[in-house]
Amino acid sequence: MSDTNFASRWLSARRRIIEHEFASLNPEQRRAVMATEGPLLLLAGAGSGKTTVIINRIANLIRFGRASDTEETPGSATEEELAFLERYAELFSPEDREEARRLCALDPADPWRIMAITFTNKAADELKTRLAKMLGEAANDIWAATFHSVCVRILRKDVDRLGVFTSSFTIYDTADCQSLIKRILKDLDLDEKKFPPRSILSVISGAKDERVGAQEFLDSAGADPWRKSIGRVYMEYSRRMIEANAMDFDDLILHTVELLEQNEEVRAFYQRKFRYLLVDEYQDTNMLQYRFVSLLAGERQNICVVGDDDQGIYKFRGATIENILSFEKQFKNCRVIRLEQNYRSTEMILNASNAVISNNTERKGKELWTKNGRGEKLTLYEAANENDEAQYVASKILAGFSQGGNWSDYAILYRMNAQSNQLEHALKRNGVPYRVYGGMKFYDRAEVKDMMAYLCVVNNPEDDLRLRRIVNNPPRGIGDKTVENAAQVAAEEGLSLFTVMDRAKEFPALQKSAAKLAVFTEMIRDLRAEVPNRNLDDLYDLVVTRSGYLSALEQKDTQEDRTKAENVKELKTNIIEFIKSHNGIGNLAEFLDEMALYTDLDEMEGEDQGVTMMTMHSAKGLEFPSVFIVGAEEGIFPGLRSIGDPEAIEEERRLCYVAMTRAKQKLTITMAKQRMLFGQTRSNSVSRFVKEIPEECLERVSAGRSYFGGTENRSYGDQRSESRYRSYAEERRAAYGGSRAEEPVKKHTVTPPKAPSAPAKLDYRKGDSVEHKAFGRGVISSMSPMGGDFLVEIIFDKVGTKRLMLKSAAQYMKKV
DNA sequence: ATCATAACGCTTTTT
DNA sequence: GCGTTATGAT
Repeated sequence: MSDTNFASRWLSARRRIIEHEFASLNPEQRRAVMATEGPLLLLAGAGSGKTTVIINRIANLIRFGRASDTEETPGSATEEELAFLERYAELFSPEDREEARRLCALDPADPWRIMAITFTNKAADELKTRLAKMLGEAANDIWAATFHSVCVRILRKDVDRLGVFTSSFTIYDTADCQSLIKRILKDLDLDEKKFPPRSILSVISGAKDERVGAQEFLDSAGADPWRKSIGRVYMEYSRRMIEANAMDFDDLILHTVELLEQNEEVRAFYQRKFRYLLVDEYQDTNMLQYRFVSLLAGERQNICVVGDDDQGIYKFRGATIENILSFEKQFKNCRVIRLEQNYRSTEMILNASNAVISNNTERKGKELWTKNGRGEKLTLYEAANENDEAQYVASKILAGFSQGGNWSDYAILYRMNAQSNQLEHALKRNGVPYRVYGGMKFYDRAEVKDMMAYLCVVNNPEDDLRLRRIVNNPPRGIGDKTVENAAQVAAEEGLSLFTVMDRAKEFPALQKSAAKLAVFTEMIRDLRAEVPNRNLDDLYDLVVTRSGYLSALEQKDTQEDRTKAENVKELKTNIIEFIKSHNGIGNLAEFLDEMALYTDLDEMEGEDQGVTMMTMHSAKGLEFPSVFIVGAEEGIFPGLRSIGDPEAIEEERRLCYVAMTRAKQKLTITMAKQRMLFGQTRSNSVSRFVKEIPEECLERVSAGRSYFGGTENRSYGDQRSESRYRSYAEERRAAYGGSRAEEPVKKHTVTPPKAPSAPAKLDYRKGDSVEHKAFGRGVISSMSPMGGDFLVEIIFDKVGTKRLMLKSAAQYMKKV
């Protein structure tokens, strides 16, 4: 009797103590943190503190093990200890905390037995940083990484057990895969127009997701000629990937799954190793990833997945929201916790977002609420055309800035990258600094890829694809003809391209170019020989000089080539950073791995501040005080392709939900009654998603004449403000010496200066002294008409130069 | 091998 | 409307 009494007292004290550790969380969050055992589905709405929960959950596992989720008490517990705990549970005296934690803990988890999987490097890094802050040293041993990097790690260790690849396999990025497909199409004599490489890759990717191999795919093609051809390409693709000892992104997961399935020993090792599994953004996983995760979860099934079915926007890439919808079926006895309190947005924004998403049928159901207060209504601006739309956005941002806001408070989100152009022009015209994300990335630049290709070949000469890229770059007199001949020989003899080139003089077809080839292969072999002797950065220098790549650029010496040379040098900075982050040791193969799985999105947060411009897709996971969603028109958003397809529309609607819930305080949606897109003017009706927003959340503004082209009479010669607030994109280009930097702001025709609804000038002019309520005394240094108002630049005595919109500033200011 | 011209064809894209 | 790419001429 007293035993059960003892136990229940112990449990209750322990419970109170652990709860106290996580007192800063709301009840649902705390429940999620404490439900450590067995499968858990965490439906975390936008802005519900999801990452906080993940961090705290891991902290709980490490500090208390399963203590928060079991009725079990330690057999060795004594009355004195119980008394101590009960006292601590009342007083929570800090000096007793360590001891209390020790007594409460039950099987605390070793950090290296916890795996947290994310989709992006950025998310993984954020996780690691926040874990380190909370847990210190111990955080380093937690496997917090992306699906792909986890798989690479597993494969590097054990792929050879599959008997197909060796552990020095290379990773092909999307561009690599595309050029491989193009080669194959050429060799199979298929028309690229009829078989676009992108779609082929997506079909192959889909097949891999369903675990249909090339042969099986071909067999199942039946009489369908298109599928038959694709099947042949798939066959060849797989064959060449194996031959090159290369894997694409899907293969990384696929082959890990195969390895785990086929190899008892490997599977047992990882199942035993990982006691707790955490998967973020579960709504974006595909079937393969589900398979991978469930293999790791093993019998123990300590798997917690976090996601939001309303935010699944990557179906087109193979993600199945199905995974989240059927999690409860896949993992028996699963618990479900919903996080519906939103800490990000105002009620107004949330009500509007909830209303929109409620039109979807395929969802778990969830309604966000907040204590943040009502907030401003959303603004819907109906622009006359795309120029007017852009000008409206720019002037609103400018107005906000002039009232003390930061540029970085603003984000402009659009459906497709092509929409960014007019917006960029408008921002530039108005001197608003901005950054466009998702354009040409550093690692996509030809010269950077070239240098990476050199490193790949040095690392692995069998890498035919990269070899082709560099063999005549810079020009070495090894033309296509020679390479084709060599490829032919390689195919006949079953040798790699490099080997054939290396032994060119043995083959009659290559006699003519044997000498040139020998120079090249010897260079590669020399470089290879240096790998063990040098630091990675030294090796890179050597590659840059020995390849002749840099000197070829320097010889041509056009502006463009100088930019390229800069980029080649810039890559070294990345190498040095890599070495730094790896305790001074730079291993070539590791470097290539990291780069293969790296995107520039990762370096997003910079000290730079400016307005953020990106697609709605890339905005997922981010937040901004003020968000503009532009192009809210049928045919653009939802996109033309999705109209008429209910499932696609639902995905677009989720995208709309994601975009709307990025906003913390103010959400503005714009549409244009007429728009020029792809060289044609169309008039679209307002997006159905806008119609789904309750009228009481909306404030409608239409294109008055005032926004229509009102900036035009500002001369382009007025470079001062343009250069002072030069946009970051420009700055970047300028830094790279890019040719686009000199490009003048494009003169767009249209609209003569209406000097419109003449803003009554309010009796101010350049040179006037003013007294401002907030900023004090100052002198107007410039005035330019803008959007039916004037943008004035005032040099204040105390606070420096401010740019203000005259109409609004006038209320706080008088002439002196 | 490199340049010029024409023709095309266009979502979204964590890895 | 624009940027990419294929093709042909030097």
